[in-house]
Amino acid sequence: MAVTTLEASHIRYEVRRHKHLARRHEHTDRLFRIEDGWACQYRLLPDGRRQIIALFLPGDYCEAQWVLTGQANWPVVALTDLSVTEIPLHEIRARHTREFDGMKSMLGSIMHTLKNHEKWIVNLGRMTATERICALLHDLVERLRPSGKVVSNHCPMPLTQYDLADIVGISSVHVNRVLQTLRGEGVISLEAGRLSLLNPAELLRLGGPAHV
Amino acid sequence: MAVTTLEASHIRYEVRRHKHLARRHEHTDRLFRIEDGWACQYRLLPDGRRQIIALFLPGDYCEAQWVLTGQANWPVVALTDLSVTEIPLHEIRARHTREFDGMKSMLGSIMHTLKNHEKWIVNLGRMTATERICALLHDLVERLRPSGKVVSNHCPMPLTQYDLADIVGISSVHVNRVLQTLRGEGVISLEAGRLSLLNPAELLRLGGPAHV
DNA sequence: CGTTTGTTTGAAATAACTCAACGGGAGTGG
DNA sequence: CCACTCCCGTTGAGTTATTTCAAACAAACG
Repeated sequence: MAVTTLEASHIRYEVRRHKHLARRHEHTDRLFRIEDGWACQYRLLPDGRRQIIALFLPGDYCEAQWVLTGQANWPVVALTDLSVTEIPLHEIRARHTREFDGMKSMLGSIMHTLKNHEKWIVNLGRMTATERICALLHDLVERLRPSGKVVSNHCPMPLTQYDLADIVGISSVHVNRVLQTLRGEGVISLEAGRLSLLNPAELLRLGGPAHV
Repeated sequence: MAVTTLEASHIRYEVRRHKHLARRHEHTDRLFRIEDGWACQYRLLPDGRRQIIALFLPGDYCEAQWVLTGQANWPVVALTDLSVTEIPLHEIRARHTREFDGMKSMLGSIMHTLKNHEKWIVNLGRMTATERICALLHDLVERLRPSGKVVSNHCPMPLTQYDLADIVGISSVHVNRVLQTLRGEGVISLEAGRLSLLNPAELLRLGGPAHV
């Protein structure tokens, strides 16, 4: 979505880790753009199981759909300390739902998240734990690249193993074991919140069986 | 999507089971509306694993997104013998991408599939085989209701256990065992291509832990 | 310095998978 | 009408992937 970010109405501020940008059923009158840090949208089952359904990285707009529905509806939480800009919804809405071109650009953005969801349905439904984690790590690096956070396949990775578990749909203990293996095979290194792809080709092979 | 279906340009015809409505990378100049029968969109991994990512039931438009991309891109196959109407894409496109209201209705339709995908990400990521199957069966009945195919919780269910497996992301053998259990507990009956919800409340409880 | 949060490890339990075989039913060709 | 095949559902036995529980440890935090 093309949204200028330098207007007076755009407030920039900080959010502490674990604070919510949105809660279940909550109405909102603004849209967030992540300037720095990571956030996610998730679902919680009554017994405590959690599934993360979207990650928001620096540069991402947080839940473009809000523009349409005017509701957040589902919880969004900061996975790290966060720096966000807040954009009044009416401002975007004026541009994106009352004008044809804006609408079109928004459609594009939604189509993009649709594609992403489809990919994850395949991952969750038909790939092994190792494949899912490799696919995720590969994805993360590619998504971080545009924001300049990746230097020679080395980048920040602030997710805990619990977070990873709730993205790829396995237990955190098993995440740990898969990561051990990948480290042992020299595919990645992951420590102190930083990820290195030591063997990107192998990572891609393990995680990204291209669909036929 | 609101599309009138009684125009001369709308051709209606039959498609045999296992025939493809679309193939990988295929361009298309028409949109399908399922009049009768079931179809699905799927992804195939190189080693043969299949994940179904969308089901199309009577009354559904098959892949509304085509209107935008002009490409099918991913395979869509008939799961039963099918009766479809074919609508020239340019006709819909004229209405839906060059006019504001049409665009809006299309957005709504896409938002709907987005919601669906999110739900399935949670199911695939965090629910057990039994929960997924119950959720699916419940969903199917609700989706068939508008087309009048459900009489007192009894409806057609032409999916094979292989199909079910590829929707819920488990093996067909395991699908069989879960179904056995559900039958044994008197929750459903499923035979000769027909499904009965004998205990809808229990089915909902098993499959539909509402998200918090 | 004590507390909390996140990672690592082991051992046992369970969910789901694979392989293999059998049987019924529906279609097909003779 | 029969024999044949293929598809689909069913079942059993053995295996593998993943989970759970529990504990120990390390790093970060106030």
